Amino acid sequence: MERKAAQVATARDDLLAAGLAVFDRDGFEGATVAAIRTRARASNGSFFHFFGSKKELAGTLFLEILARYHAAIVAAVDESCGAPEGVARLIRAHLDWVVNSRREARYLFEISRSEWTEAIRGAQRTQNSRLAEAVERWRAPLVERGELLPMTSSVFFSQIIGPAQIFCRAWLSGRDRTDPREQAEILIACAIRAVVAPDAIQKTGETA
Amino acid sequence: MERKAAQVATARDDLLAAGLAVFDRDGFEGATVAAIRTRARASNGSFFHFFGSKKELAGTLFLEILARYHAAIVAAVDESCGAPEGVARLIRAHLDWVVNSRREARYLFEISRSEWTEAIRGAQRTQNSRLAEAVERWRAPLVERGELLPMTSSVFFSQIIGPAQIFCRAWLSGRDRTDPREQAEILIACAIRAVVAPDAIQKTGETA
DNA sequence: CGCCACTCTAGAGTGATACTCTAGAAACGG
DNA sequence: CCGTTTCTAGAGTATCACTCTAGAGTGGCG
Repeated sequence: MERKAAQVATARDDLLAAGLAVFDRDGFEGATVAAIRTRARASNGSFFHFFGSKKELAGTLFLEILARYHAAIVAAVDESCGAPEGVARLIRAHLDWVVNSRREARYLFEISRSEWTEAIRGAQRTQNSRLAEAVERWRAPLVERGELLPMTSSVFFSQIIGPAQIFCRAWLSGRDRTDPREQAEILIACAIRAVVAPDAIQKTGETA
Repeated sequence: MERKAAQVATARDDLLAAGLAVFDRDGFEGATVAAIRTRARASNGSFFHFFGSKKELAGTLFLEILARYHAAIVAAVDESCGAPEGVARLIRAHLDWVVNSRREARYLFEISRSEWTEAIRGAQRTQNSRLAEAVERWRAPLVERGELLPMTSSVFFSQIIGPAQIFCRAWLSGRDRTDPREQAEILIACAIRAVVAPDAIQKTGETA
């Protein structure tokens, strides 16, 4: 039973991995079920046994990658981080994940998001708020202590991720070839001015 | 000849407008050439006479909408704006355009960008740098005078547009139903701290 | 072992769809 | 009024997502 479950998992996971590779190469439109099947060495029947449609595979893949991304972000901060240090870590975590997981990031941020089913969007919302909660556990005490300026969780996120994301998208799409991590220090400096209380700014760990 | 050009333009433009409407309703995947043709009352032959493919129509539409968006942004600032005032105007221009041109914005920011042809991406780059130039004409003197902190043009953009874009995307995708303009004041305040020199911050026109 | 139930694999078949092709209508120049 | 170019028309084709039917593999239970 253990072995069987493992077998099932690999067949399914092979399809997911093949999907990611083919979507990355050909885009969502250009990717054919046949190409994914072939790459995963699965029959047509198997494909539609595991995933009801090409879209369903895409959605599953999306949520799976989203979870990995969130895990990377959450791992960046803990209670020991001060405000500037934590801001810096979040930004670096984002940039590092994008660059080190280029295909996954491209899928997450560049592939069409507009046509997910309501089920997928719901799951995405849930995951998003779970991430927000985790980051809040680090942020709330700092706001309390006056080290971070008061603002809603989503505004805080927008300040950390938003600017970095502009560079990441340009890089992911191939529009810009320079490594987004080159912008890390200046992005961190701006973000600190935007969200950290003036008195708390000194104790940063930046090197530029 | 004038009349003919106008006729041609309408047939073509009808297809583009129909394309936008159908893409908005059904997404890029779900949109069929037949649906676009029908809505524009054009024959199959006409469609493929004007656009070599569905993708080409999509690309043309993309560049056309991008130009309108850039025009809205450029119109927001002129030499008379001080640093905080200009930052506020740019952010408001972005938010206003997105909300007032919801379909266009959705197309520009939500539809898959990963499969444009190199020709389209090149044109996009050109338009982007033209926008950057226009904004630089306003920004450079302020940097010179020490009212704006020194940073590259693209970092400056990332600070203005990036955070706002997070809210816009959430709103455009339907994930979040609150009007992104509600965040205008706090986004402006953060952006000003991020890019405006401390001494120049006082003279802002904000109301919150 | 024999039987059943269930999960997974296989691949031929089907309908929809993007795009091609051929032919002719409309507009315009001379 | 002819020739050329631009545009319209719609039948035809190849490809693709997805369905359907059949059967192989696996495990449970007497």
